[in-house]
Amino acid sequence: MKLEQAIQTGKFSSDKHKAVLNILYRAWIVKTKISNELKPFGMSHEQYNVLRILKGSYPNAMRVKDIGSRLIEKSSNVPRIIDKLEDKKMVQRLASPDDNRETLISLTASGIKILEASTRSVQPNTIQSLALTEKEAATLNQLLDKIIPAD
Amino acid sequence: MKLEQAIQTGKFSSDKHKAVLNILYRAWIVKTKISNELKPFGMSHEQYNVLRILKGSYPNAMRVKDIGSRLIEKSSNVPRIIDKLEDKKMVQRLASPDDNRETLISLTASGIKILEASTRSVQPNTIQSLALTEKEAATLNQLLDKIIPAD
DNA sequence: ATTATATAAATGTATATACATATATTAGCG
DNA sequence: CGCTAATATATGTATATACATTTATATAAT
Repeated sequence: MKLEQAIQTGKFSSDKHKAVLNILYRAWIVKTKISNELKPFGMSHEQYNVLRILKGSYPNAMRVKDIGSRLIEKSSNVPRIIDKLEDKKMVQRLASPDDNRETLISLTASGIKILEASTRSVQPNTIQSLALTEKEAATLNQLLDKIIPAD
Repeated sequence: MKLEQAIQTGKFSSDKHKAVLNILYRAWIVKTKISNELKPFGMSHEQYNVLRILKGSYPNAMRVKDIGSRLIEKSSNVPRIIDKLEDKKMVQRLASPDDNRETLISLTASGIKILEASTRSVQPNTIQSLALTEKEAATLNQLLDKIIPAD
């Protein structure tokens, strides 16, 4: 769907302005879709992201702060997300051998299983179904990488 | 900043996959920036969006549902956002002459003033500062319009 | 060694989001 | 007309987000 239909607007002051709204809209769509796919697994989008990050270093555990640095939304409250995942026995907290301030987090066996099952549900309905060629996706990435200055 | 740096990741399984994460990341950056600019005005991003929508039809009032249909995030709770804006005397609720189920919302004079002041703060730090030409923005919009299927 | 500073994680808190339900009113249909 | 269904808004509720504060530990400086 075009942005114009989605927000019932005919005109934008510039393509730049439209691009900002468009990014916000596409992000909202993607998040909503992923959340819906995750619902049967009793998992929020952010919990899913943490599991995926943990899988990246599996079978090694990760420090809470390193999980945070890999999350897209930097204001996420990682300890609270871990709490939820721990309640569901999908991850476990371990003491760090070299620094007692740190907590190490590792995926449990059931965490991996649920992650894999949920990924099989999420991927085809989000990433894979995108109506873009790889070449277009590459162009999109170049523009997105360029769009936000400094930082 | 490139996405790779932002989320400390070297590789993505495909450009398509990266594009999805990239959209989520850029949206988060934009929302954070706008929220920061709005903070001195005591307004949330969503409250700001509603004011901008109302300005589009000013001096005509708008129905709650029509405001909702123009918002990017469709799960927004419009009556609650209106509550907050009404508390701050930036909008007012009016009875609808042709349907008593409806509520009409209109900007107040002070609402317009605050909206204009906040826009002067938001625009240069978000839209205008984007490191994109209008042509690039147009390409970006084409790709974004294409990316999400059906709906 | 003792104090100050920095860091890591957890906790507290206010607001926002997502979604379900309730209330009021209108429209449709026998 | 009287009943049902649909619509518009508001309210309720659980969780998430954003951000400040607290607690514990480690590092640095004198």
